[in-house]
Amino acid sequence: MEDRKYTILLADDEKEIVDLLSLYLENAGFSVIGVFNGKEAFDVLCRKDAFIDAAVLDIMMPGMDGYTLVRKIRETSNMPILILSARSDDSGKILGLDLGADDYITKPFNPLEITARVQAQLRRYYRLNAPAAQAQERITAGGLVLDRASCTLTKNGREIPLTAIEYRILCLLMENRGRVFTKSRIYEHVWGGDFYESDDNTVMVHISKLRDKIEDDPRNPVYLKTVRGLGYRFEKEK
Amino acid sequence: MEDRKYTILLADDEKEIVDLLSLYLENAGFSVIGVFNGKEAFDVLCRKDAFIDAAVLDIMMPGMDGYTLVRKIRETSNMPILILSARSDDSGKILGLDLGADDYITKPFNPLEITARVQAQLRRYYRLNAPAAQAQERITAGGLVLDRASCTLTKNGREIPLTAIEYRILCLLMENRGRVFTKSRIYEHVWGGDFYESDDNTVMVHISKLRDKIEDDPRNPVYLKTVRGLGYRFEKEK
DNA sequence: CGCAGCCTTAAAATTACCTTAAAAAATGCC
DNA sequence: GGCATTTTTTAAGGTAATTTTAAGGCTGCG
Repeated sequence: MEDRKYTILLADDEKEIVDLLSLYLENAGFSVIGVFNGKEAFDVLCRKDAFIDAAVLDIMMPGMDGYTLVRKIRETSNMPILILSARSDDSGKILGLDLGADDYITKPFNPLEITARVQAQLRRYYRLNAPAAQAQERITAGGLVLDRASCTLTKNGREIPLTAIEYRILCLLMENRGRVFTKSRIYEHVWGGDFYESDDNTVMVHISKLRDKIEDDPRNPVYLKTVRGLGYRFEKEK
Repeated sequence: MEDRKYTILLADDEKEIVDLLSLYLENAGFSVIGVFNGKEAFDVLCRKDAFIDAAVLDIMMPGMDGYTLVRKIRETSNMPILILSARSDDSGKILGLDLGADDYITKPFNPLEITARVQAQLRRYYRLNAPAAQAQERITAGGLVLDRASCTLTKNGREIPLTAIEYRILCLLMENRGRVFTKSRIYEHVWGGDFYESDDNTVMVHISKLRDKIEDDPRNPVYLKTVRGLGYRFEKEK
């Protein structure tokens, strides 16, 4: 474990639970931000001045239930999430885990166990989420340079104007150089939401436009390759 | 591509549990290696031909108890580990988690919950640990290397162009090396939908084309074998 | 030896993909 | 808010590649 003090977001509408668990977690060396409903929890997460290392969330909360909160957190973060609930049915457990929670503990619980599980999750998180995972700001391929800080593409030193969608597609494919993406996967990543057959053509049009912009000969692409029947791939550089 | 099959090591001295859980995990799309004591489990982990994505281990096992096994696994691997135990005392749980287990589930349990927890652990593991994910996206057999990220096949370092259907058939068979697939099973996996008699020949044509591409002598195939009356099998590597 | 199962090859059929332009929607400026 | 501009989506024609179908021949087994 690193030396710094980790901050845990603890959200439960039962004040006694928040107080009790806070005690144990603080005793174990954590810093705890305790709140009593889902909305507050979400607000804490949106604040820039409080970095949360892990969340311990009750399911049944006013303002925003735990499931919704898990989903929202997962849109932007990989932080460990542990769910607490008085529900003992398994379908609720499975739903929580499917939504992206990392653990699910039913009440009543032993606070020491919660503490151990939080520690285990954080240990794992910081072991696996190495500094090497730090995002590169620039991705280079041949004469192309994608700058993700400024959201620009340059080819041989000259900026190529991209539309938002073109940029997002290229970003996805260049970040995952070599990997084949189906049209539906591209759609889901770039547009979000569900893919329908008719969206096929939309993706293809954008791919075509992107090729016009980045390839020397768009009809014989060097970077943005088609894998017929499977999808598209940004070529790994040689 | 993202849909490869994960392999779970399942170790418990109660055969009924191994059988039951295997059923559920296999139904969820996992490949399961079931063993009945700690020593066997450790032996499986030392084998080079079986890459284990996650382990589900009982604590009280002959040959090597679960705690020892967790410690040994953690010496060399970050794979997700889930512990099963009849013990309900919390100190055992906490010890397991401190040793490096990622989850601890007390018996009796719902197999669906175990499955969901395995899935959650794997999801997290491969989201946070990208290099590990990539290592497993290649399957090697002799001079053949199937790369499932880029959807390419290379033979002795040179890329062999495959059509989408050829690629899918080969993927299926190489992922399940050694296993016989009937023509109808191949059809259902690769094409989806129902198999009719007339599709027999379609499958055979593709197999023939695939042999042309991957075998040194397609008429005397070394990799892609026919099991007369039963189906086809990609030979296990020697 | 007969026959079912399998293999191979080539032609017919189908499909996936590409491009282009028009319609629709979104954005930015005055 | 109106309007010009830009972006995105939809529609449609064309083509190369892939897939399916058909059919002759080979192989292994009872």
